[in-house]
Amino acid sequence: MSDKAAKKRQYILDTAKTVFSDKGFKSVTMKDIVEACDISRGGLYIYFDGTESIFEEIIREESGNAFKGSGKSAGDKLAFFLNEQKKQILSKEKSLAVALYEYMFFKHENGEDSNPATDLFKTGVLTLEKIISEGVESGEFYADDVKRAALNVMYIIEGLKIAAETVGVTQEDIEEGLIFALSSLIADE
Amino acid sequence: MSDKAAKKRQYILDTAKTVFSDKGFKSVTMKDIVEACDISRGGLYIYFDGTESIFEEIIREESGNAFKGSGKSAGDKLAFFLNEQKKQILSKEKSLAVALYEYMFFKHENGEDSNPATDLFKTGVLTLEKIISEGVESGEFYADDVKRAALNVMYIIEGLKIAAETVGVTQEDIEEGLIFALSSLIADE
Amino acid sequence: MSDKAAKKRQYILDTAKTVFSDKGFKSVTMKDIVEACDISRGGLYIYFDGTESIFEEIIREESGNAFKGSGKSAGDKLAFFLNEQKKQILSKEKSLAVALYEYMFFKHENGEDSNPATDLFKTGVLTLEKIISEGVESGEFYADDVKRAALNVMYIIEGLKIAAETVGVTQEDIEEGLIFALSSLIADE
Amino acid sequence: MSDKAAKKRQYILDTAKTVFSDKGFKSVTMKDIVEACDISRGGLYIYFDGTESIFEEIIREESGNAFKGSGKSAGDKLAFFLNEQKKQILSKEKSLAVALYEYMFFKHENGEDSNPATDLFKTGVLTLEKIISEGVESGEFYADDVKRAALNVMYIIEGLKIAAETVGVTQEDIEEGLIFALSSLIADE
DNA sequence: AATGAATGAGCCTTCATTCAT
DNA sequence: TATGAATGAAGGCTCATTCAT
Repeated sequence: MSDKAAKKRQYILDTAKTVFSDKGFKSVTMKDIVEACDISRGGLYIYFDGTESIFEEIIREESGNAFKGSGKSAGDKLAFFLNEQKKQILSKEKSLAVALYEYMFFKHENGEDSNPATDLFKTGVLTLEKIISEGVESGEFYADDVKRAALNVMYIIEGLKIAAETVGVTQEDIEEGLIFALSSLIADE
Repeated sequence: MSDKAAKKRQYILDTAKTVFSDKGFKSVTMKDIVEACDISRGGLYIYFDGTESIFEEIIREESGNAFKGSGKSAGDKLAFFLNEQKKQILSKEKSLAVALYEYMFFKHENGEDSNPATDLFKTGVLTLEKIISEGVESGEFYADDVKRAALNVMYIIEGLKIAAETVGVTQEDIEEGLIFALSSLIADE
Repeated sequence: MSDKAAKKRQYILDTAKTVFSDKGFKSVTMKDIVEACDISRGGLYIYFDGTESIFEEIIREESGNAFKGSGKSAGDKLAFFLNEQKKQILSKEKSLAVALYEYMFFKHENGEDSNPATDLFKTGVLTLEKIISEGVESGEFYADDVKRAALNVMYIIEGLKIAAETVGVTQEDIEEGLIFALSSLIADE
Repeated sequence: MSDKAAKKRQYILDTAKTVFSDKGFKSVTMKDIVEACDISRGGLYIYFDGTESIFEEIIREESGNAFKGSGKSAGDKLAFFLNEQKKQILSKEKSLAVALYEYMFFKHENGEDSNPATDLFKTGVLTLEKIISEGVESGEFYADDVKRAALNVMYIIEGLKIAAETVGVTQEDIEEGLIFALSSLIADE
């Protein structure tokens, strides 16, 4: 039973994720999710309170999957990290990016600056920090202030992401942007 | 008469701007604006079709004011430009940034990648291009590809803006981010 | 002044007539008429109370023009009368027919069975009566009960009119219908 | 469940029918129906899209009931048919006639000449055709062109109906009108 | 657990009508 | 006379949320 329930819960989350990918965060209604899942209105409320809690759970899940490192040298790891970002930005299937931003705006307006979505950002920065500091130790990278370097790289990534969802970006835009992000880590050595 | 009407129209735009600053784009209703302006429901429709057109007019106005250059050397101009961005990002009074992003998401989802808000982005890039190429000519800056350099700087600015509206940024974050943006223009000299 | 006013009044009536022809009676708003006439909202109220009184005045005018006899023998007159009806029914330019029916429904619902529009019907019947009784006297027509004969012809005309505005009629439908209407007047002699 | 829903749906249709009978088609609002049914605004939308679809369903139902033949000879059948029409026209309880006309005007204006209401007219003509051709075969009626004869009878009926809803008719008007309609079928034998 | 009917609030939009100028 | 801004009522539609079954 509880097993069956867990499966249904997961099914709802998976289905809802596509809805949020399609429509962002704000315009998704419980009705949208009910229809996408083909369950009853009341049924959805058994598992979730509202769109906000559904979305938060989706993000928490995402966080688990994100930034799975790979590679031996710090350089490899960074290349992998950036390549993942690139793939995500270019991905034809709509991503959760818009929904994430909308959700964060929503929370930020209400003064809540810590939430599952900001955690995702912070995790990204931490991941970068680790990679960079590893690279600095191994002599692959140069950085005065690792934290700062990680943040700066992240700003570019965010800038690219937001541009992708608003003005549009080409593959070249992304590649050149990421090279630029890297440049400071290797150029000034 | 028409003069009075123009004043009222402007009053509505000014008032609506504060509403959009407070609530973003998507959650602003005609009712919100009606109440903020203390006019009747029908009265607002005399001047505007809906929130979208009101917002677009606000953005067009904003565009006029944005990026007013100043300074003699290219370096001065760039410093001024970046400082303006910094002030905007730090500004305590809520800015239109969130509303702008939400509006652009909305348009982007509908496949409309050219709108008053993306124009604002593009104008920013063009302004940067002009300043940078001027600096390159005068020897103040170094840049292989001016267009690319301008875009990269813009990505950082956007990254900072979005971070400011989601995870929050400190003044130092902004300053260091902007210095990073500049670094490529001056480092390789 | 009063002359100028009369002209404007007439201009409004003429313009409004096209509006009623296009949209019927019920869905015409004061706004529609204001826009068609290109005058101010307030301006229209100087001359008329509302759509109802405008329409009634138009109908009264119509009544004056309708059923202008012509022809020497009763047969000629009847032929002319029926031909006018035929032309009206076939007329590509939308007629007032729908507006008239809607107006009459509206009045009938309110228990007012005498109004400018029903007068038009009654005038039609009277005209027919006159023609038929003239024909009976001259031996051209045969009719037991002139009033009844006139009414019956009128029912067919109304039936054709309403069919024209609902299910559609062909020119042949009209011609055969009118011949049928005539048949009783000449066949049984 | 679905059974209960079907009952409610039917209840709404029945109640709405009285509303349309009272007020015609155009001036009936969803609010009117909501109030007549004593349900909530949203509740009505569970079952129907808008007044148009409610009305269309009512008409489709009506169509099922209409023109149920009866009688042995063609003459009997025709007498029955015409008597039904007469009863309908005379009926004290307001009929759907006005609503039907308004609905057809509305559709006709939009170029849609085929709809549940025009079907009702066409079914009437077909029914008449069948009866008449049966009568012609049995020698009870005379008709050169059965289709035409049926149409002509229908025009008179429509003329009587519309007169009943506008200028008013007496029982005698109807009877004499229907006799007139019949006359051509039997006079020339 | 699950269903889906029901409610009611909330926003949208259009007009008739008034009124200061 | 004439203008057109302003108001407020009216009707449309959609949803979050509840609840009897």
